[in-house]
Amino acid sequence: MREASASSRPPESGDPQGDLLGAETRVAVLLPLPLREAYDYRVPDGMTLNHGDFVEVPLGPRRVIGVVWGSGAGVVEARRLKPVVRRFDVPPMTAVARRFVEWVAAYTMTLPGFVLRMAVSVPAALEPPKPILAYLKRPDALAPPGFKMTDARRRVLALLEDGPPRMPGELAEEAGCGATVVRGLAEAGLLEPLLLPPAPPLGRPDWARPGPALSAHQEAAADDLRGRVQAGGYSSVLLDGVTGSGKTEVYYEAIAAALKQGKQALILLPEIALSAQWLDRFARRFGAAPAEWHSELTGSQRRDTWRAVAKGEVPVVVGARSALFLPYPDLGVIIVDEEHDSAYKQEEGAIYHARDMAVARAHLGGLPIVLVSATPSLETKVNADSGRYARIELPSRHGGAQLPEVALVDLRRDRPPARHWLAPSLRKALTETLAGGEQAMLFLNRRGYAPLTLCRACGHRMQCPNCTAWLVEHRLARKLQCHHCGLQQPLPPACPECGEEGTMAACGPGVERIAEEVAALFPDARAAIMASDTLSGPRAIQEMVRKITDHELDIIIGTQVMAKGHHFPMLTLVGVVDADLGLNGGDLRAAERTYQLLHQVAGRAGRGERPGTVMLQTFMPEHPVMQALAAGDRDGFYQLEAEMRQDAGMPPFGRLAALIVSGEDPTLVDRVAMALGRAAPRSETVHVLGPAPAPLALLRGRHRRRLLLKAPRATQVQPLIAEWLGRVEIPPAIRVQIDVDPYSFL
DNA sequence: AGCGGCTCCCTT
DNA sequence: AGGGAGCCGCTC
Repeated sequence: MREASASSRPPESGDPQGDLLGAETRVAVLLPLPLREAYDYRVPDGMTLNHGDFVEVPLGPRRVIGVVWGSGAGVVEARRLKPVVRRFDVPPMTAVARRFVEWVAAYTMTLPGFVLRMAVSVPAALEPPKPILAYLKRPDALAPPGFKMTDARRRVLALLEDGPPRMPGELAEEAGCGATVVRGLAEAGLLEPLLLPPAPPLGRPDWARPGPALSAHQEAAADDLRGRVQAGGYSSVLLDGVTGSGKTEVYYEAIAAALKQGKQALILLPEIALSAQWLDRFARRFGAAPAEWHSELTGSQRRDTWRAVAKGEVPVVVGARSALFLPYPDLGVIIVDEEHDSAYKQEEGAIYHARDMAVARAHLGGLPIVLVSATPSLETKVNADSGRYARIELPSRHGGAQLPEVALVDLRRDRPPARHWLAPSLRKALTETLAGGEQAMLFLNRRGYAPLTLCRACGHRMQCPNCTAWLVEHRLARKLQCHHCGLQQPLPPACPECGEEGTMAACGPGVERIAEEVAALFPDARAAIMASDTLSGPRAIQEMVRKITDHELDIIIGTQVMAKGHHFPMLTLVGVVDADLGLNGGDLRAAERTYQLLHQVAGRAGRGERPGTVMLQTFMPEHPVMQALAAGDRDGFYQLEAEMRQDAGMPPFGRLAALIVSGEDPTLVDRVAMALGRAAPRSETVHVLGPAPAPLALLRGRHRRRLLLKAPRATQVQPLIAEWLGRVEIPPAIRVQIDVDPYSFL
């Protein structure tokens, strides 16, 4: 990622005096739409506007929300300008937040308005919050004639005899009646309606609460971070330590330091929705929950949170990548936990990597950022090695627990029976673990029952009509499903190609199929599947985590949702069903990702007092990734991987950018892709590969071709690409997406 | 993005 | 003539 320039900035709260627009009669307003530039509007008499103000403006026949971006550019003549309709009563977007929007747009080569859309994702939050309707009993009220006093109605009134006013929903629930009963009483004039001020913000995390006792290493690390937060100014640190080394407690101290200064803290997590344990832990440390920001929030939670953040009422936000774009008045520190996680890469719409954008945000805002991982990305590792990032290492495992032993299961010799997937040695280990009253986890990063269904008679394979992908059988749901576009269809009773009946056969395992094998092998064991599609939201995950912690389950079969930072004291065996998955993809980062994932899974075992074992089933035990895992040789792995990337001129030693050309007409897509290929910039150091079919050559009915630009590390690829695209005419039916620093190649 | 306005082609 | 589907181009 490109580095910005200055290393320290003024605090971002409030704009300097010079930012006031004063008597200006026209302003440039950036709209959260894919428009090429900000539009000018007239400031009506009696309205004063500042940079960053949220406003409503007319656009054609409709009204849209926008942000005052600067003084009017003056291209459109004054008499044609439409007036700003109104200014919203929320704090303006800070100068830093605005520069961040522009920086992200320039870096990712998306239109600024499109990036702005992420920052004004909740238009409803701009309106004043609606007061909440609650009811009291009206003491002197008499029932109107003909009003029948039923039991339910009496219960509601009795409830209100004592106690505070309550919302209609609460009343109905407490009285055990429907909403109509409450409404009936209100209509009859027996209840006193009351407008309460909107919900108060969440409790305030208390930085002064004493934290847990820290080890000497932790204390030194915490001290370093506290110092950075107190000093202010940009700096980036890799907080590096094995699973269980107590990294979380350490970065909590950085949060505490920010709160102490009256600033906000942002913690990015790859899958916040899946992390009830993280929230509990935070609440135990600080006595109050942080605000959450992720895709599973309801509309009203989203509105309240956005508004509270904007007003400076939220000291701590924990969120997924989109939390970067919330309107923080004065951010004091950013933490990116599990910084290596590929979930930080946004692959649709504006394509960006949240970790890299977080570094840019810290830079622009002049504040420290802490990247946290037990298995850093090679990018971050190299930045720390070169001194561009500081590094804090937490070497020992906190609390004295042992790192698990990692054993390789050579599937070429230690073969599972036909149509089964667990090797004899893994079966034996499972038997012993269960006999010892301990828990086991089987890990397979593949949802469903079988990844491929084919006809034994004619060899026909069930494929998604819209994507280059097999349909995955989900036996529990009795469906075939495409994991890329979401297409679902029933299992065909006969082969759709040759018409033979009863010939469709499942090929290969998914978690459901492993669960079937486990049930046959250990009929008395309590087993459950844990995958993103069998768990419907954070509550289901929390419940599953509780069941595991309370030892209500003996074997858990799961995908990577369960590889996230949970702590299971009774878990002593982790079996990785297919450790080779991810090494075969021909993907630049396949080895790195596999290493990180397996390391993380390995971290699940033996976190209590009992030491754990991890068994990796593989067909290539001699592969450096497997060898490094088995030997616990982290540095050896990184060094091998770094050498390979350096030799190939690949990131982080070179730069990549991908152009994805897509459209419904494959001929046209090819023609445009070829034209782009011919017009490609080429030099001694800059190369363009392709066009080639993108790894998913057909996705959601769109044909995709990819061109890959490869350049030396110091190259500014954006101007190069802009010029390149300017040389080729792109018909409207064709979309060209730009992916600067592509991460996965799928 | 989202809307009006346009064309084109089918119905009647 | 009427009208709906699909594409184009504009919005300060």
